Amino acid sequence: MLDPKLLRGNLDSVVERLSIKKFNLDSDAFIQLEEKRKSLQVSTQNLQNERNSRSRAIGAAKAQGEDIQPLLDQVANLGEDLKKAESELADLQAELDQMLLGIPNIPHETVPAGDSEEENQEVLRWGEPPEFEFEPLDHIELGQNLGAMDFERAAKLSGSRFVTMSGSLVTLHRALIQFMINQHILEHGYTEVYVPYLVNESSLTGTGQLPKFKQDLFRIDSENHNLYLIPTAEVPVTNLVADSITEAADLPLKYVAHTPCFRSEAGSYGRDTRGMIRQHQFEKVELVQMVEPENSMQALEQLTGHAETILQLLGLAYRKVILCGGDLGFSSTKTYDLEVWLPGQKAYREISSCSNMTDFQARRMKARWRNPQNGKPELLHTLNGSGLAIGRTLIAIMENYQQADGSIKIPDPLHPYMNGITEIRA
RNA sequence: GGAGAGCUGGCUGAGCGGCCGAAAGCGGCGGUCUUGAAAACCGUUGACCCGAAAGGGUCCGGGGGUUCGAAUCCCUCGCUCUCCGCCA
Repeated sequence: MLDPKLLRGNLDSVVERLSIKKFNLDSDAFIQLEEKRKSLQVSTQNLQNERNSRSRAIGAAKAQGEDIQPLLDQVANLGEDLKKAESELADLQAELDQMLLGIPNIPHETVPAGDSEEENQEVLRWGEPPEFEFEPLDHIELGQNLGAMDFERAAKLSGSRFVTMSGSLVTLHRALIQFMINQHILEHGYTEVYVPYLVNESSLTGTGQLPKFKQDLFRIDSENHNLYLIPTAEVPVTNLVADSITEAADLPLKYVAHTPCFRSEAGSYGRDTRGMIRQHQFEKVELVQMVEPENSMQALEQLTGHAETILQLLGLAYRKVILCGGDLGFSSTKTYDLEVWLPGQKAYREISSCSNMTDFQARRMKARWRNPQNGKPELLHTLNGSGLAIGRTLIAIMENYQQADGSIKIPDPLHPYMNGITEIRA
């Protein structure tokens, strides 16, 4: 959520900066609601003031043993007027809040203009896409040839966009998780956390998935529960600091979590329908940081670097892009995507997305820290990034480390987690 | 699943329907003392909204009700804890 004060004071510039994100803020509607709110709030508060002072007078009179009946008669209609004003104000406030909750974060000044991912700005390329002396296969063929990956069986169990795997390929999948988490704990200073995979509406509102992106989520709607499957660990991990005040000495908080992620992919019919690129269920190792506001842009660079390190250690060629305004997520002020080279597609594909949410999520979830400068609670800045998406990393390893006979070589850093296996073959 | 207890400020915890935004302690901040620190002592210290300010308003788990007036009474939902049962 944006600072309502910012909207009231600098509406025109906010409208302009949001247009970079292709968001059209209806400033007339906002102004109208605001003016109504203001006058209603003033009149309601006047009524409340009157009630308070008259009630005090009655109390005082009663204590003196005076006859309070005349005083009671005077306030006969006050209650009703007040109740009406209060409920009107509450309705209006709710309407205003709904509007506020639907406005995205303001893009950072370094975010390039652009409509779609085509206009994302490349920052760097790392590594060389591997040369093959044979025609490289994609992960689907590789996986099926190894007898280790089966989409049809998964479809039988659950439908499209699911996969079953078996044998050493699954060990590799699990090894990736272990390797990444250990790297982040031991080398990058993160604390590992375990969190629920089912969360309530308020958590999802806190991080910005709700109310706007309900269609992207899986909901558990049973007799006694109204919960959602997490689309990313960002939701439970960031909400760890919801409704709390963190001491400055404890910052930055750096958390790493491995969780499954569940996405309905409602808006992506027909995209990446084959293979493991876009699934309803996938694993991810997620990095989350809570930092002092002035450090957040620097923290974004650092966090993105932590994700990049994983790709580098695995020897996977990638490029780093800054998302343009049109491709930038709802809650983010600036996002770097890391795109790994996939020989099967002869293209760079997203494998990590690292974002600075500034105070946008913190305001929604009331996540604050105590600023020692003035002793006052202020909003934190929150950041998150994949470090990395496991399914897509698995694909990248398969395609980049495939050999002429269809086997797959395991990169060195994963060996400690592979039970002695150095190659996966049929 | 059955029985009971509770939810109050950064934390612990008190709070006859009006004098309660809320005692007290801890913690924090400022000071005295000290070469410095600790201890001790003194002072200070909730969040949010409207307002240039004065000031006003809201907030004692959420929602609703009773009342001139609710942290306090009633209803309801949520959560936490204890005991019993069941159980990975």
